[in-house]
Amino acid sequence: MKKLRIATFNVNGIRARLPNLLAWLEREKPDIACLQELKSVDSAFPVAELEAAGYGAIWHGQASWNGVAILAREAQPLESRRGLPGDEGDSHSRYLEAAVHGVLVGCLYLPNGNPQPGPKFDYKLAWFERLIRYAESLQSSEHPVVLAGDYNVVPTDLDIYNPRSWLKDALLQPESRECYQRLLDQGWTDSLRHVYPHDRLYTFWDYFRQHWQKNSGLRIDHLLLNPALSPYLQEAGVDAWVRNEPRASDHAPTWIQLSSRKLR
DNA sequence: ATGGCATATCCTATATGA
Repeated sequence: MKKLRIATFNVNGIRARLPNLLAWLEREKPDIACLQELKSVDSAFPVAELEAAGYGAIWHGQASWNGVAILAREAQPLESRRGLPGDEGDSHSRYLEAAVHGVLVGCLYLPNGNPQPGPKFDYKLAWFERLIRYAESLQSSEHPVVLAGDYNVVPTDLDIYNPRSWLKDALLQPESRECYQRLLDQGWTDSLRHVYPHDRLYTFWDYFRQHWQKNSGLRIDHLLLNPALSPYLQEAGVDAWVRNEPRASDHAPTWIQLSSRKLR
């Protein structure tokens, strides 16, 4: 295993966010970056700008909504999957997977699911079930695997400033949390929670009510490691400074640092 | 119960996000 930094970042519009994205890549230099919510068709993906910044990329876009990409520093991701199996009729661009720097990287944007109850929440849970089913083989793989992205799930009340005003939100529903727990129970390591078992750490602060200024956040962006990869987990964190920049995304990049040798 | 803000597109209005 190479010493690697892997990050996930919901950019909320890659064209509107390109200056912020490039500034972050320049400063933090992640080896691998999973992006969500491109909100861009494939032909408008800023491949030249990213290449000039030293990043190879693959992407799966869509007009207006969704869209995921995998970036690799001084390398080209080798695509292994586009879209989750289990529903040929699902047209959303929410899953992309590639081999990069010796790691199999799944980049996902799980459906938000609001309002609930309703068809959008049903779609969220159905998508989650497909992910759980597919993730089983990745979990048991002897190759290192990371499943990184915007899961749109607040796993526990430790992962939110105050659950009260979010109790009816799809991100906190028992069904959503139960799906996330079932995924973890396959044997995945929730990186940030593993490194910081008791701390309140957030990856998202909505644009309303000065939630960033008050640090009223949610932890919904996660990097899950399979047993072949988790022994190399060295450090994890959130690049919160990105959320403080002008015209910021409502998410901040979340990352892990992998050691070059086993630590546990 | 609503709206606060931000991004997208079929752009002075509407859908979506979380």
